[in-house]
Amino acid sequence: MTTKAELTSQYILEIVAPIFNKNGYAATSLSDVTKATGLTKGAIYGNFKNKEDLAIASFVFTVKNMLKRIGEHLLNSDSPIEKLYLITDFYRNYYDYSKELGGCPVLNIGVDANNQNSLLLQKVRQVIERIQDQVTTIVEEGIEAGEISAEINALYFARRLDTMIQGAIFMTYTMDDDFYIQDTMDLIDRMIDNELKI
Amino acid sequence: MTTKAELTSQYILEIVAPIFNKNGYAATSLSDVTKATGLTKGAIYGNFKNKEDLAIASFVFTVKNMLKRIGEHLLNSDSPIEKLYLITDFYRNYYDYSKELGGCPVLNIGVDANNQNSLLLQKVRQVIERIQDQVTTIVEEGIEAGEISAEINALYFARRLDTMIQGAIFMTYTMDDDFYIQDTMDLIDRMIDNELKI
DNA sequence: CCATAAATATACCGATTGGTATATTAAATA
DNA sequence: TATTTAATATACCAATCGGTATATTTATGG
Repeated sequence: MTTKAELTSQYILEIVAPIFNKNGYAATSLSDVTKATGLTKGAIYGNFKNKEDLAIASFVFTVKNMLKRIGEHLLNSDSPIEKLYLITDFYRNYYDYSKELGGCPVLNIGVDANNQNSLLLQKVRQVIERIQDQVTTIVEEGIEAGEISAEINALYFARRLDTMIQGAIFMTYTMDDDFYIQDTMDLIDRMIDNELKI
Repeated sequence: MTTKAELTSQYILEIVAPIFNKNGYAATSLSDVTKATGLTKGAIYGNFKNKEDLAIASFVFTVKNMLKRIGEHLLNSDSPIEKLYLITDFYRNYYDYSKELGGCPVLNIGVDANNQNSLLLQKVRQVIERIQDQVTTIVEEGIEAGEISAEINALYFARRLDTMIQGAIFMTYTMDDDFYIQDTMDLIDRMIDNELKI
């Protein structure tokens, strides 16, 4: 059964996670939190140990949303190579989608936590490694299935994919121009065509 | 002649710019500033209008350092195509170098200022556009000189270069792993070899 | 060397910070 | 419905925030 506190915790995260994601840790105050939720400090501190705990829970909350969404999108095909195309396809809509979350959590919190909050930074690294692991697995399955050239280093490709996508997200957000994401996805698609596909 | 205040302003920026770059605007307090410089608020506010003014001056200071350094590196060749290789060559040492500045100012302040400080964000955009303009010009000169294929869209290439480099910087800093920068520079070099070079 | 101006230090302001102890209210159980 | 417990609100804390007015020191030009 779900207690009232669990519902409240969930409600707080829904409201607060985009704020932390947008503003960063230091720029988000507890009065921002209470104002946005309409709750008092009593309710916040009853459900979260402290500000840091709330920030970490917020990051995890946002990432879960994101990973769930991309996971669902990848169900649209069983073919590994098609799954790679589905990844770029997913990110073609990422600017609009991620705006609802307050931006890309990996980029925002990754930069924000660097040199600031080692616990948060640790969480970001875990997420990045997890994403790269999943892409690596897809490529390896593609090689086994004979869809992808066996000469491809799956992990290296996963890292490159991730690096290019993060760069595109940063540029699109900073310049407020979706061109960067669209063009980068075109480029990645061509890389898959020319270098991976058998 | 250089007044004492000008020397002090310069001194403050040297000390404070890396702090703002590392921590971001909100996470840098005036007591951080006075503590690091050994000066008092009187000296700080005598030389800078307010915290925002100091943050902007800090960003400009860091970027000037960076652009000067890369500009000097590009003097090592007159050939446009060689200048492109010199860009990747410069970024191969970027992790160590930029650490002294407190990180990549474009990445850090770009993310930090998004949804926070529109004046700072404006400055970041100007820097990005300026860098892209310079790369665009190099490519166009390469085309004119017959070193680079005329089919290349110079601006698009400049944007791609920038996007990939920023992604690599983000990944290298977040994962504390220079692999991402080195691998991305390899990739860009290959792109120049295969797609630009005649 | 003195008068003036420039530069920096000091002391203070109200507002806000994250956090807590306690009072109050809402929910669950018997 | 009475009692207990869970959940939230209130009121407060010392510390720190960015900023300013004024006092003091340092540099400069006559």
